[in-house]
Amino acid sequence: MRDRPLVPLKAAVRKTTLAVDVVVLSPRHDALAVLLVRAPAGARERWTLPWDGPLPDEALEDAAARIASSTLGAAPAFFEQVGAFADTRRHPGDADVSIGIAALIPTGVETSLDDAEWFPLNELPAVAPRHRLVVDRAAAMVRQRVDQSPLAFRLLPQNFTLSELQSVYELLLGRRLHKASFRRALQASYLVEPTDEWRSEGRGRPAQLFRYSPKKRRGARRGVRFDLFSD
Amino acid sequence: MRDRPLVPLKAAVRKTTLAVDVVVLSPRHDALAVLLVRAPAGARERWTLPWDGPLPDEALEDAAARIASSTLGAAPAFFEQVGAFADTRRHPGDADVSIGIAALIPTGVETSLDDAEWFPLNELPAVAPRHRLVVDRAAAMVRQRVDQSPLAFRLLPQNFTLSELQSVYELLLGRRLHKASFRRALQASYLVEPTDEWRSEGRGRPAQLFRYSPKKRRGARRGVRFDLFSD
DNA sequence: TGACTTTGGTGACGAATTGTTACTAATTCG
DNA sequence: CGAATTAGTAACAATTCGTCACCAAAGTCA
Repeated sequence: MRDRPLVPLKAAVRKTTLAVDVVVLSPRHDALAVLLVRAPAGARERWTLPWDGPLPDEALEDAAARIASSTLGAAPAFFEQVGAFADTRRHPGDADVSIGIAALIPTGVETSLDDAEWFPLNELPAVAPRHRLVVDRAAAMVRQRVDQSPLAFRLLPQNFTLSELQSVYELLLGRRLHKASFRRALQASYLVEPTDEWRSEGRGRPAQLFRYSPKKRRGARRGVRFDLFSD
Repeated sequence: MRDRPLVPLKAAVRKTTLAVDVVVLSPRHDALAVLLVRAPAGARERWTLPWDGPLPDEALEDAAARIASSTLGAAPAFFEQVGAFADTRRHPGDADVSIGIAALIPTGVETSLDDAEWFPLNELPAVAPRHRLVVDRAAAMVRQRVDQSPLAFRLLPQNFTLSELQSVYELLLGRRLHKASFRRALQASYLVEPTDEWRSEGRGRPAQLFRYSPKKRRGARRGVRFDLFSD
């Protein structure tokens, strides 16, 4: 404790190369898919995440919006930071540090993609190791936060059926849910409100459309939960 | 959709100044406290978070360990990223981007602090606006993740009493918990195991010491919880 | 010594929540 | 029309949770 190295003295910033790597996620064909862009000729991998350096004085979420828009044609409505990555894994632009940002796009948003394509998360092509890490962490983050944050609602259009909502949860959680329990829990949470629209989707009874509309939370403070640990 | 600006073309990294800002947290005097270091003469605020630029090829957590060690004399055992911050709030070293990293120190760890001091979170002195944001986000992160991650156990020594554990939870959650419920939930989680030590703390019955020792989780997959939304 | 206080620890009961089964409703298909 | 398909719910059983009541083992103090 006494003979510690006296290093601190002067903190100092150094110049670093920084990239914002955007993980655009959307349910496509019954799987969670990520948007990749075709890499320029000569790159080691054929596909990369949309990325760029932030412009001077540009906030990170603004950079993510700009980057996502440029490949998607429209700005996603929802972003969330995944983390900063500075290990030695290779980045396609050799950035020292990557900021990973997840963007969520609802189902059904048709996109005119020139040089980009949706890939289901379990059928990813080869991407740079840094990008692979960012994608994996983004997916893990979304799956882990799905019941603390209205992420699932960001993967659906404004109006949706309860079956669609349940499907998104099943997609994210990777397991089937029980219909009655799901609806009872949703009801009790006051997170959605019914619209007066109904949708007939081929066979079967038409479903009522709902919208996300969180009400004042009733302050029912519950006890501590030890069963939610993920590590 | 058709006439979108054709900006993407060439992604490129630019040089940026980067800082790692470390939020060292520990329960001190029945409150969650953060470690601040005295700022060099001439700085606008008298106190700052421990911070520095990362060394070339240094991983962010390694940088955080180095920075925390240099003011604390020992490396914290636990780190977690808080996020990246690039808005225009002023950083003491005028870094363009800050990576906020939380470090947790157990109670009872005595530290020989020359130029540093513990401040309870609700009695913070003036710090640079960027640092204020990082501290607030770190505290919010710890409070929010306390029941998904064994954060509370990182704020206690290896061996602890159940009352101490409950106190840490009460500190983090900001409310009293019911003893019997707390212990029943803990029991059911198989997260701790008793040691054969007991501690007599002045008056009252001695308490058994426990250690954190998470067992294989029984795969009791519960339903979706809509009551944990925080926004 | 022996009440009283203080802190640790647990059993048990009613209330609330959750998992499940089974049913009804509204539509398409043949 | 009846079978198939999807939506939506009532109701019951099993489990979990909040609480109260109590017992245990120490220190305090007359």
